Amino acid sequence: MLKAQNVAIDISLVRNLPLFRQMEPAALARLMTRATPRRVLPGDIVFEQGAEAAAFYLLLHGRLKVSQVTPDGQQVMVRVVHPGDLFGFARALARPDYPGTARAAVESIVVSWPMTDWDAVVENNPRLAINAMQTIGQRLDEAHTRLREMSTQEVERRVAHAVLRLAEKAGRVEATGTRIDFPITRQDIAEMTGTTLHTVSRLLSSWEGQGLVEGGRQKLTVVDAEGLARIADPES
Amino acid sequence: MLKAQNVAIDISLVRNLPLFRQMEPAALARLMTRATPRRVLPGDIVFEQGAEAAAFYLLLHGRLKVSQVTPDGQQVMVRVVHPGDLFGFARALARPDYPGTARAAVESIVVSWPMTDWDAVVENNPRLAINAMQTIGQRLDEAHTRLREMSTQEVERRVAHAVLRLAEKAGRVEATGTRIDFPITRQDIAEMTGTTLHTVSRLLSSWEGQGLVEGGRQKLTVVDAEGLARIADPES
DNA sequence: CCCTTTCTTTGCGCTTGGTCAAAGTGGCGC
DNA sequence: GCGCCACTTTGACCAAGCGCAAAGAAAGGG
Repeated sequence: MLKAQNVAIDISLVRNLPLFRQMEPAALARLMTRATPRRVLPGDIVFEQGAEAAAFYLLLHGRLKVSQVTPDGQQVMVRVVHPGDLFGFARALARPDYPGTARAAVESIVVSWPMTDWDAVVENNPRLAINAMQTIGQRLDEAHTRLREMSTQEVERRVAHAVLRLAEKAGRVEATGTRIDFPITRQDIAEMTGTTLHTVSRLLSSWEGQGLVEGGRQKLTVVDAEGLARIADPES
Repeated sequence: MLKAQNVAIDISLVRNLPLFRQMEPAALARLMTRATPRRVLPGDIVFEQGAEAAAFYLLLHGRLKVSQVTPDGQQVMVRVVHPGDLFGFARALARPDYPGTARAAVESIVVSWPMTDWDAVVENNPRLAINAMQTIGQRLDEAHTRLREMSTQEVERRVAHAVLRLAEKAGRVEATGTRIDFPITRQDIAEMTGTTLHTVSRLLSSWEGQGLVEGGRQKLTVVDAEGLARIADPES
């Protein structure tokens, strides 16, 4: 009974996600009966790098940080998972294991399906397959954007871009500006932009001095997005 | 008649590609009747960045270089297309235009389908959809690998990795080592690794001095892959 | 409420690798 | 066969930003 209720709630929550757009309600309902919801607390790990990819996930609520550790121990943040995002679909990459570790930044709700369902789900829901492909495609696009930035732009521009993207994807409007809606450290931003927390700290301090942002412990508010955009793209 | 013959040739050529694995022969045959083959000469452009994405492509023979130009005029090489690779499927990314320019490095054969076929192709060939998704997924994986390298490794290691990958993907065994099987400039390698042609030239010169590679105009042969691998991953 | 932990700030020296400059070289077209 | 052009090499200089070090501040736990 409790489970059935969970599922019912889920359907109303997911129906409007881009991922499920144009899917038949019956097919979606069938899909959701196979799903398992799970609540994760800040710091909790949803799956770990290198572990067997036993399930794929959808984030309903909250934020996750996905990071990789290089063989020599360096951390890189691959991406932030926002509500509505599909993640951990290693199967789609033809991988047996998860390439990164997903950790909750705030209290979050995820739903998961056994990875063994993946092929069947894709084959039986062509509409979902197309949507999922677009999701992966967009992720590829983002990765290329970051590669392009890393290749051609100096650190300050990269950090500015990263902060603007965070504000856009995870911003909440507050009195003084757009607050990034989950705890994020300078270290995190450094890992997203391929620099060090020292440099990020210096940049944010400088920007704070110019009234562009407001910082704080695990906190960041964009005060003057225009001004930041001018740093991110000087000539435009 | 001529066209029919082309198609017949195509099927035998593509049947064993991973992309078409497990597809029904009839479905594959149907698919190929919609395909248009085209021969491109070195330097020819298959599609251009920003142009309307009117078709998606499969490379049958040759090599293509896909590059992007940033708003401020810098070039970045996104990837090299090898035989058997699907490319230019902007539609999968839900984009109306091509994100980069594909240019033949050597004489090549591509086949194309009208982009309007994409959704139908995917919906009617679930097996192909899964394979295509894996293709995109692997590309995402590669992009993340490059991001990780760009974030954490110094230039020398990145270039070593890039050269090793090229040798693996496009190497032809010759007397003195593994020759990269298409014309590639220092500038190209620089664009793949986020550095300058000067630095690449310096590195290759130094490596040549150590007997690791042999250079030449638009030419590169890996003589000592082990030695290069030791530069790419020092501790392993 | 204090102590510990984690996160942030800031200074300083130094290295990597970019920029600028210029000469060298192989290949191709005419 | 000559000359041009694209590609490559090498040197000298310089600065962005990293590593190292150390102190300060905000949370959180006991």
